Amino acid sequence: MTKNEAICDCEVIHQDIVEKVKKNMPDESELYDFFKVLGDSTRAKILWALDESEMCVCDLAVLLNMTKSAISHQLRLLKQANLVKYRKEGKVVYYSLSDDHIKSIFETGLEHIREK
Amino acid sequence: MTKNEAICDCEVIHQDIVEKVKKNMPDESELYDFFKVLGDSTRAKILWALDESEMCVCDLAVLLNMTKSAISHQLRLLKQANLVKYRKEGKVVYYSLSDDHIKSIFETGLEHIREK
DNA sequence: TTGACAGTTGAACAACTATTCAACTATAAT
DNA sequence: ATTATAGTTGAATAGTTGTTCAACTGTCAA
Repeated sequence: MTKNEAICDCEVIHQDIVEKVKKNMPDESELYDFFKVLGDSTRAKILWALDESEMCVCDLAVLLNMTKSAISHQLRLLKQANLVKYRKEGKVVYYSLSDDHIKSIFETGLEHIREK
Repeated sequence: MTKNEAICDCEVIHQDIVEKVKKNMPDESELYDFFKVLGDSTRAKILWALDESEMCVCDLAVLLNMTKSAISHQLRLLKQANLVKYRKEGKVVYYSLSDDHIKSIFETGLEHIREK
């Protein structure tokens, strides 16, 4: 058992396990960013809706009973995370999902909460 | 096109689509709570680690370079969300995943971020 | 060219939340 | 009994973030 040098306020109990897990831990901060984006219920609902159908900003605002501005702000984050894409048609901007991983993640999530 | 009664500041452009999507939207707030729990990187890392191996609070604190207190607070939230379970052995409390949905969600997430 | 509407954007605010700190319980060992 | 360590807990703090508000751009129609 060796004293830990840094912030941690305890001794290392299972050094071997910690080492093993540390090796296999992916340092991909993108992964955590990805789940952070899913972590807001407004964004989750938008993704859920877009999984059903392509929609414009107004449609989403009506559906979720929110302002266009609020929706637009969240769509920007979803765009940055490469979760949605868009196409313009005159004044109207149509958003849709950029890939289908989101659907399977939602489905696994539903399985989880229904198994109780 | 009918004016929307509530918060939304725009007219309904595609009434049919909004109606259709609204019908199919699950009102399961548990689902959004579930993703909210995953949305914090500390909790995501804890879950990732526990997917590798059962671990005690100290191990997790050393692994993530955080205090036992911080880890313990997050473990409480994961417990409430039924994502982890624990067993006591003397002074030591060992945590592990309560089901294996988390693993498949992480794997789908990794697929997503690697496809670019 | 003027008005109306879809959508975006930046700043400000309010609400939320992760971490810290200190005090505490419980178990084990000397 | 006393000391040491694992872990928990509640309150406080500090950082983060979702929404609002107002101003703006771009497109379409009269």
